[in-house]
Amino acid sequence: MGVTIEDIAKAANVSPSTVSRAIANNPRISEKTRKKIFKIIEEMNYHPNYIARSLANKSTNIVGVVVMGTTEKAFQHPFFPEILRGIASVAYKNKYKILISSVNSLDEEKQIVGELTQSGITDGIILLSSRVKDPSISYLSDIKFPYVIVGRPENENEVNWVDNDNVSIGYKMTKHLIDMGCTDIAFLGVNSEFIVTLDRLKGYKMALADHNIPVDEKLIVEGKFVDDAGYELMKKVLDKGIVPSGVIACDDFLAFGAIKYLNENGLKVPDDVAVAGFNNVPLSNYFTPPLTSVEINAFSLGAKAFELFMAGANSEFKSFNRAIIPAELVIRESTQKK
Amino acid sequence: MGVTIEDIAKAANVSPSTVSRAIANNPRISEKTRKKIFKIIEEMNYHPNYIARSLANKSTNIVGVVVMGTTEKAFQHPFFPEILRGIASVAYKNKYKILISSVNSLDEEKQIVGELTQSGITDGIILLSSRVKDPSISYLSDIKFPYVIVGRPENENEVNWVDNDNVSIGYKMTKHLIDMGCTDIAFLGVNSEFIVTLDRLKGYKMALADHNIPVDEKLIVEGKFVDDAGYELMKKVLDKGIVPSGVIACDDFLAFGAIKYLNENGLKVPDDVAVAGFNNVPLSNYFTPPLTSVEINAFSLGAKAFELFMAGANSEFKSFNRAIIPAELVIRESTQKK
DNA sequence: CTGAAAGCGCTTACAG
DNA sequence: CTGAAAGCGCTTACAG
Repeated sequence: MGVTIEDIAKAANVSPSTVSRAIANNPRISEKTRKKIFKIIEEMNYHPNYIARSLANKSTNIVGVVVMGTTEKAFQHPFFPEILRGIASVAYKNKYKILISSVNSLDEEKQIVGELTQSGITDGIILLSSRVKDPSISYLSDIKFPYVIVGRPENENEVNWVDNDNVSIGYKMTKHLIDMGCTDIAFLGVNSEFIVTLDRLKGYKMALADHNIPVDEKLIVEGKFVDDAGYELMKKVLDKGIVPSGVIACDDFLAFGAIKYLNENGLKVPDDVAVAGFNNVPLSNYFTPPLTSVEINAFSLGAKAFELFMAGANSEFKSFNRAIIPAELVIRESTQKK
Repeated sequence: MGVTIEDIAKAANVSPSTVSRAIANNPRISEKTRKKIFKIIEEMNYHPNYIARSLANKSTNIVGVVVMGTTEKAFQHPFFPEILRGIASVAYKNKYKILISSVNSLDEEKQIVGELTQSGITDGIILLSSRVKDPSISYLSDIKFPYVIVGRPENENEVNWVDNDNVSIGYKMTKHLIDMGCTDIAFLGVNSEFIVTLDRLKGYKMALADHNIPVDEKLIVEGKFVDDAGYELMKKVLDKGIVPSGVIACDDFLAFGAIKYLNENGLKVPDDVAVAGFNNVPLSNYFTPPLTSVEINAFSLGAKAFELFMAGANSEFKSFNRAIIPAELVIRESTQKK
């Protein structure tokens, strides 16, 4: 810092206006002065003051990313950095910067969102949230602040959002287990707060219905979505005196815990029980047995979220857009019964 | 946005100066006017313009976090979000915001660091880097820009940095394996670019020396540090016709891959080969067998990094500070020979 | 093609 | 205890 547009102007014997225009590639500046100015900028290692520019422009080219942190452990889940990397990648190409806020409760989220939107520090917000009730969403809509949600929201037609088709994902996974010969399939990790789990459950039920398998509520276990609670959830099922032939867990981590419990109780995966997860964490491939999962393409989720934000920023016609990111079933040993 | 300090001033029948002072809790403002002003601020939902304030203050209360992204997959490693969460947590308490930049090469890092430091957008930088040669470090020092490195740098006495004591970590882990009866211990994942791996190797060698075990260079395998390359690295060792009684991998992910290869070759962990990793990823506990590792307390690394930045910002006496975050050996089944 | 001037929304030294 | 004014470093409509 230190060297300002004024310094450049003096050194180049022009006005600050001209320097500003040269930098902005304003075509009204002659090639000659432009060259002279750029040479001096180089020599003096001048970088425009981002803050002053933002104040004059009433736009910062900064996008706020708000994440639910500690409480849900979402931050620790491998898909989180992947989403962030996706956002950052597209943001970078568009000369945007990313301000990241980790919040620990809906109250804190509300406060942060209030500040980010009102203080002029961000041009838009990307919310990593798939909660059923998220007051920030309606707030953002009310004040017409540009934002995109990663995770299908309740009022999906009044919001810009990006997500996988989790109903279809749940369906495909269930169908896969049925194809493998499972009929009594446990479903672990439903959480009424998270739409993603409800959607996957919906797909599960649809697949069962399509194959004339009645839904057995005893096989559906509520629990934390992203956590190491799979061990406990699996225990709950076995404690009911049921040994399902298949298990679907809402996240790979749940599946790992479930498998651990099964092994401890003398049940082999996949031969006694086929087990699958979702989200294809890096380790699924190294687990014993390698875990069948679903690749949700988190990088693309993030990248697309930013693209949606940009599209909104550049269009004068207001609309609510959504993008569905394809997900692929990754079949591994944990569901391949011999 | 929209409502400015001027609007508040008019509504309160005072000058903008007075509003500004009231907000800043300047004691010269009477309790009465202060109350009046705050009431109106509340009513009109006024939030000071962060950008204007920053321009006037010549300080943004934003800290830039620079991460090596794609290439090294560091972003995907669970310790990364943990570090970030630690930084965010302390930053939040100090009313700082975090701007995150993911870079894909040293060149890109250089460019981003140049921009972050020169454009006035950040008050300081936290670099997540433990590379042996990082030109950004000397650059930041040269221009005397406030910064903290997570990861011990080469010129450790001229830099603010935070890290574990990786030599000691390597020593402890090696000693643990020796105590378990291993004498020929392979060391996987040394990478001359990353000081952390060199430090752990150093500790390994020291432990061997202290127990009168000669170093066998054939047991030391270079490779990517954070990746899923453990399978290949383990193969390299066995291909030499060596079956070590113990294996230390520089990261848990490497250890997972190594175990997979051992298993495929009929070797049981831990009875035939004891295996340990570092960094205690969430899954180590669920792996079969549960993996011995080292908890590096990544959250604390991040939190402390920000504290170091704050300490530097608040002190008029320049100094180079470092903080060593304690790490704990987490002994699990993978190294417990019967 | 270029410049002088006003303005973005704050803060703060100076004056009273 | 409060206000008028200058300034932070840019951008841009207006004028030439």
